[in-house]
Amino acid sequence: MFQLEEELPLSAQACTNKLASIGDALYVIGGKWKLRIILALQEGKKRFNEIQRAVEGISARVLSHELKELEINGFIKRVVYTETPVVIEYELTQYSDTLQDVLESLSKWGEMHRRRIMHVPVNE
Amino acid sequence: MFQLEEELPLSAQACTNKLASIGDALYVIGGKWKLRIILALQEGKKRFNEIQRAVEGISARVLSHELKELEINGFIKRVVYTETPVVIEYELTQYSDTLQDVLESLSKWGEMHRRRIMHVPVNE
DNA sequence: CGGGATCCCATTTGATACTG
DNA sequence: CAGTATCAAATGGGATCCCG
Repeated sequence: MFQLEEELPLSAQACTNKLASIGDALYVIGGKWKLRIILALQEGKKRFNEIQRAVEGISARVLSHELKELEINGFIKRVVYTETPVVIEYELTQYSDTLQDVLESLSKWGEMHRRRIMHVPVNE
Repeated sequence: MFQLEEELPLSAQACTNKLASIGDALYVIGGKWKLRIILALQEGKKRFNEIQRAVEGISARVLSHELKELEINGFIKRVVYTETPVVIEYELTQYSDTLQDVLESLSKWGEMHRRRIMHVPVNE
């Protein structure tokens, strides 16, 4: 997987690695919902329906599915309070803190982009 | 859209904005291929088939479609050299440079994540 | 309330073939 | 080479019902 290709310049090698890394990243946090759910939980732990309200447009089925994946990948924890009434809450793990930079750069860029498409002519 | 909700703490407002920004970002650069294509083009301008070879797994149909979207959104330029033989090349615009931070944080995180899942037990 | 199960449609994607 | 056309398969996602 990491054999050296003599024909490729070093920069190409570096790019290949970056490409793979970004691939890995997109694999676990890509898709329409995952980052939004994580972001919603940054306000604090939430219950299922609270998350659904916070993440506009997501259905219960999809939310359920995404929460499971996020838990498997270690981003969130599902906590069950057994005292009646039973309450189930989702909260971020410390691992999801490692996404700070990603979230920050993404939201920064998104904000910039929105401003651009609002008052820039169609062609550059 | 930016009215103040009295019930929400300020942090919640900020989160809502971030969420929207990230939504905007994911809208244009989300999906399985767009960032990979951009990354591939960071090595330099490339022709259609070269891109297809660089971005492993993408089909001609999907690549064609993605290239169009990327062009519409101002990330790449399609350049036709009319001297025979006619050559068509794709290159990044300056606008795609604004994605540096995003790409950087994503690839960094992806690399870190890969290392983690390679030698960390299943549960945290 | 917190989901799971099922059904069903729409969009995406892949494979293959084809064309200027 | 630079795509397009076509069809089939996979996936995504909504709606609804159900259960403890």
